[in-house]
Amino acid sequence: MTTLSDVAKRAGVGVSTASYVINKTGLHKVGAEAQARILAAAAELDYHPNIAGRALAKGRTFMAGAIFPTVMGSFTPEILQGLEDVLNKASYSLILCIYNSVGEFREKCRMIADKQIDGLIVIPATQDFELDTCLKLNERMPLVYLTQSCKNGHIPHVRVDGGMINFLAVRYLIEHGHRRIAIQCGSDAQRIQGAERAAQNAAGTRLMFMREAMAGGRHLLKWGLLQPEPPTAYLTYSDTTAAELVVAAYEFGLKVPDDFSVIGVDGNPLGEYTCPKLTSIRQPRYEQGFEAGRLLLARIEGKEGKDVILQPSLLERKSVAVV
Amino acid sequence: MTTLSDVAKRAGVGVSTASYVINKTGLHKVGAEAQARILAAAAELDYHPNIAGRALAKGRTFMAGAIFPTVMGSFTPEILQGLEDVLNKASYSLILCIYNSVGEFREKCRMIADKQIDGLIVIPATQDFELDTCLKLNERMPLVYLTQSCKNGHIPHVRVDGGMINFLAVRYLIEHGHRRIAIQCGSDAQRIQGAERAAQNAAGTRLMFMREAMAGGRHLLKWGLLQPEPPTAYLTYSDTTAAELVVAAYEFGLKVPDDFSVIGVDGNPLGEYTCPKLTSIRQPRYEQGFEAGRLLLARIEGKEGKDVILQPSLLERKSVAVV
DNA sequence: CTGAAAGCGCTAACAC
DNA sequence: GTGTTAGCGCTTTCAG
Repeated sequence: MTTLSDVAKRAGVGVSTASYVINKTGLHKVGAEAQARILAAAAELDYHPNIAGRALAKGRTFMAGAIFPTVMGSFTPEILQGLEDVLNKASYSLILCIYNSVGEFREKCRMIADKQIDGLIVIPATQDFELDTCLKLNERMPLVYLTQSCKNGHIPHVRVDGGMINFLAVRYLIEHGHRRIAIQCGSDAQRIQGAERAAQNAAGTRLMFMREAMAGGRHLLKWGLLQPEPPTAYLTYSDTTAAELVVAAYEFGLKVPDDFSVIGVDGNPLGEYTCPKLTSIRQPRYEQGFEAGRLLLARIEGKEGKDVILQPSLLERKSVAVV
Repeated sequence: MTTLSDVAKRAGVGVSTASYVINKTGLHKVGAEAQARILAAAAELDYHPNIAGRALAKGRTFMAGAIFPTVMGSFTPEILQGLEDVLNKASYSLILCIYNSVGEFREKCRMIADKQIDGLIVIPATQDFELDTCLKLNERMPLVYLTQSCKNGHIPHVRVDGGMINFLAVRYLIEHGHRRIAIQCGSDAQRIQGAERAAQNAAGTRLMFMREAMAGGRHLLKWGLLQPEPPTAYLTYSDTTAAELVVAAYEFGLKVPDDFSVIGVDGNPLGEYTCPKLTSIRQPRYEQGFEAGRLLLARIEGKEGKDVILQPSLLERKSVAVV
């Protein structure tokens, strides 16, 4: 391991001078030929600065953490890519954690925070997941919430406009003539409001809310079929649920979109392979990651970054029919 | 930021004593009541050891890197989970990098290596991807190759037995009466051999190799249809290609598995949602991550870990018919 | 313009 | 058993 002082010695200068030019901090204070000698020496010795030393001296590690629930499976990669892109550009690295339960979430938060990272991005598994833990952590280091609104916590966050998701979906369904629409919304008030706002413009529209966000597609279908007047269209909480619904329909001897329409949420590539292909509301995952990284960086620099709300968009494929 | 010496002072002991008990290294040298006082002080002061300091003193960062190609999209999460599980248990953290091109690969390798990580896991985008870069890196720190064999490089690796993948698939197809089988194998010699080995037991079996590993399902189907005697079954390079093939068939007015059978490779959850559900050869992604992490840890500890070859298995669903 | 020197927080060898 | 102390490699202030 060659050190800065090795380089300095070899170049015939003091350590600080070497540091100045290696870090391009204070180049103005160093003579041109000294610079050249230092750079040459560094190259010859294959010098790589020791991050631990630097971190210790500067009180910063240039590492950011991200903690994900497994559930995210399908779109984790895009978010990660977005994060990577901003973070690496700022020569930050990403430490990744995955949690599978509340217990693990806490444990890993502790673990990752102890690594002296400069900031942390939290992807909560559910609405306002473990807010308290996060609030406490937020006092130790800058935090950014990704994917969920953060009700009262004053933790900066990046999210997708949930109301707009359902507004777009329901409007689209109504435009296609649907008047009895099943909506799997969980307890997400925004999503409910968005759907209702879209329905206001079409008299006689009936919205049938299904509260269980985690219910599978099969369960959702059964629920719908049991209604006195079954819905002609389903808006699910995610694309995987929508895909399950399509499969379940097939098993019930029903056909999408002939017997009823389905619209999912996410823009998951999976929707390309179902039969029929899944119409969906695309969530900008990459952008979420990107913006979350930006926001975090801003907070680390001490700026008070502002919350970001991203807009979803319609991804039209084949699972909705005119009725 | 409270430091070790704060704790020591508060507990009325020396720093080293505090260090001994905080790290549980040298507990035997410290009296019981001193231990209690130190622990109490640490708790009261909400002490968190500074990793940078420790890393500097020990010459180890307790960080491992992993560098992934984007392409991996679909199964990245499982591999990551496997890695996380071993690494975290050893109180190692994972630094993640994603690359989208050879240039980015090199750049990010440099970047991550400079972070003074203790070891690196490389997931190459293609067979023997950038071996030279890796070999050089391997001199600086322990490396583990994941997913690909590493021909001459002497870099320890974890991979799935590629021959067995195709052996299982072709044997299954033959058992179902297929005798003209299209196989998308890329230039992977192992996969070719595996298929041939399976075909030896069934006279009159014709294997039709299709070399382009990156060809889409639609392309593959057209290629098959153009053969003098089209295949009755397709073995693709991955599940996404298989899924594309199913969709393409549908668009051609053909039906799987009535008109021909399809078997994919991966065990991608995606296969649950296609119509019909996709029969596939499951690759143990989680285990790959896990074993790679283990191997890396071993190498970091200075042990000469041995290469790991994992076995694939048949995942029977609905896309293969008896003919 | 350049160099000496004082830490950053921790570990571990060593002396008591 | 316990405390003192010398680094680990780097940054940065302060003299020159």
